Amino acid sequence: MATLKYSRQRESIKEFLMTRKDHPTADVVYENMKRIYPNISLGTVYRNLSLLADIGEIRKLPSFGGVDHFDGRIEQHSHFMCNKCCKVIDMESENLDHLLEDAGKDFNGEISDYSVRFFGICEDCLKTENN
Amino acid sequence: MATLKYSRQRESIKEFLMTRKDHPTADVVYENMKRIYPNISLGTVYRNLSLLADIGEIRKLPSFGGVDHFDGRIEQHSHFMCNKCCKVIDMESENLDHLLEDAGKDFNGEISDYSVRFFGICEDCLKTENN
DNA sequence: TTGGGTGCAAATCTTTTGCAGGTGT
DNA sequence: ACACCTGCAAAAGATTTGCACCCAA
Repeated sequence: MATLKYSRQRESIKEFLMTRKDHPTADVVYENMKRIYPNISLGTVYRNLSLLADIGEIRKLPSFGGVDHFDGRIEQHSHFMCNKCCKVIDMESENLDHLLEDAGKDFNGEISDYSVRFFGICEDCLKTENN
Repeated sequence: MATLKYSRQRESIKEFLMTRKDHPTADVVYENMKRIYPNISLGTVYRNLSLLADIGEIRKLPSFGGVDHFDGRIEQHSHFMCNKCCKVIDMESENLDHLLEDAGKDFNGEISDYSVRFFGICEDCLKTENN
């Protein structure tokens, strides 16, 4: 099993994600990392995002609008994606773990995770809609 | 606005989806369509799947495990994806529309849709796990 | 006749990976 | 030193698109 070794790139990526309340894509992370490490490669960003998600330090929101987004908040919570601007927003819903229990009742597999996503038009885009 | 014109390919694709209880990917649809139309192109399959989803005759399950799946069942229902074999299975959960209402309470955007997804190991893969 | 539909192939876009050299421990 | 990590570039996959021709209305 691979032993984790310190890497300043990985630390920066994690720190960057923690300070964002939106949910950047790998590409956005990459663009921001370039300010600190001009030679950082997109591959490194992808590798670290994936690694951080694997060890549970960040959360991967798989393919929201066709692209993966990454979330520094690791507690279960749901998301909303605007169909117009593709922004991804946190939803402050109450605990939804009862979904898990309900789902497990008639199900013979083993459920380990779930995700709830909402779609529509965000507040900002609603305002601009009459243009 | 485009006027819809009959196309036997599109009809076959729709019919194929209706008869499947799993949730084929575009590629699987393509392979099956080739039996009927040996010269059909993958582009045509994608165009029609996309069109059918737009007019609401089928449902697109965006990027389940990295790939889009398509569902002939259009009523709201949730899905389970096996992390091992990537199979997508229908979940017979009760009506979850209360999620929509709850979510809308503290939200200023306009929510039009939602999706609930479960992940884990399916029954079949559980059986084969001790190999 | 006309505009949508098709097949084909090339292009796009996102994400992954092989490799040679760099770096943390 | 050893194993992990990085940058670079190429590869891999999925999906989209331009184009010339075909076909339904």
